[in-house]
Amino acid sequence: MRADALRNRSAIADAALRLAGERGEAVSMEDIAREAGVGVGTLYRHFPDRRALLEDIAVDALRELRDATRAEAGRAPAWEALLRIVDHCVALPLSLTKSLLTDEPERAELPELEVEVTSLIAGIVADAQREGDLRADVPPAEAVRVLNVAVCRCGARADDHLTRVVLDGLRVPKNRRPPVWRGDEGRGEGS
Amino acid sequence: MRADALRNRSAIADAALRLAGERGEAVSMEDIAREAGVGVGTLYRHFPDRRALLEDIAVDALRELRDATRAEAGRAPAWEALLRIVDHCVALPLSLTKSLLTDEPERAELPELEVEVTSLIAGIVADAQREGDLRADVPPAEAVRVLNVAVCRCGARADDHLTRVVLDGLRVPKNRRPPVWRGDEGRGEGS
DNA sequence: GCATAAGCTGAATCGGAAGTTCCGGTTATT
DNA sequence: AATAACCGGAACTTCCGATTCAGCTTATGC
Repeated sequence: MRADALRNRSAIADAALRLAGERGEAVSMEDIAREAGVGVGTLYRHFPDRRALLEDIAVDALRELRDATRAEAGRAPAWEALLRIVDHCVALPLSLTKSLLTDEPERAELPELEVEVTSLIAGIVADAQREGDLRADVPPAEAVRVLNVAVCRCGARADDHLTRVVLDGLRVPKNRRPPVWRGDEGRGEGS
Repeated sequence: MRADALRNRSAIADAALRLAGERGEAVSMEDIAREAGVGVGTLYRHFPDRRALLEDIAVDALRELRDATRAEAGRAPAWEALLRIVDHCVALPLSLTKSLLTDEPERAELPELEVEVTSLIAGIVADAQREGDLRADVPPAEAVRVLNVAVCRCGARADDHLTRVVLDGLRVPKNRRPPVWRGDEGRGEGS
């Protein structure tokens, strides 16, 4: 395979991942092409069709997340592990995966990976609860849902202020760091 | 106006609000019609076009939210007021409003209402912080964003467990109720 | 009960957006 | 320099959903 073709392929994958991450599965081939800095035709040189392209990047991303999660499983404190996983998740369009899963994907790995990752994370959540860092009144599955919301919908990092707040909701009070912010600027935006 | 026409109009508005709430602005006229139990043609008897229909219901919903918010502003404890507002928000497709706002809406009230509601809520948030119920290290605008995420993206109520967790992230620790849940069922679902 | 204006339905129409193809031009590689 | 891979992007094809409209139904007033 020619060097430039290789470069393009990964540019396409990157672009697709980025766009799918922020706009969901509804990314047009043209948008991906533009973002990757190539022509549409090039997408079809590397992937048979749109769905294949999307599933391909979803599989790659999920594999990566699974590996990262496996590496974190068992490490203590579990809470810290969870934070690192959240960072990993940012790059992954879970929402994309979700919608791909709903219309029976071509790739059987997709649902398998999804299940595995979910249960790995739920396990870590349970550990964090056992260790007393995560509030115990939230079932692991629900905690995972909260994480999902925090990550997917806000597109945030573990060190982002907003995500931090959401994560703090999951935490037991004693471990919270003390408030630092003061003042009342910023009334606009949001809703 | 004939009685059945009136009935249909409100059925349409309800249906549109419901669907827009769960699927965002991308609701087809046909879906709305089906949900309302009428033919597509009927939509066009009541509204000139799709955009007008959407803006109409958005304005109605925002007006309602504004009134509810005004009524809550100033009431203490502000934290409780916030919870009641969250409940009101559930019915409102804020995401819809958002996207309508991005392509210069026909109705000038839309952006006006949005600004007013946002600043009202930010004010209540500031009150709650002053009263010591809401953590002070989160700027009001950001707190509003968190509320938005909790409400819009989860479609949850203030008494829903998940929303509760997110809201707790905004709260100062001392006011938290003690954990109650125990066990570790539920490992699947989510991600 | 009837006349009739107001309403309603849903198939047909129309337009546009997005996926896919393909051919002339470009470029890495030997 | 020769050539097999590649690339770009205009053109074509599909498909989906907004909108229209001709024919039928039903409140409403008498």
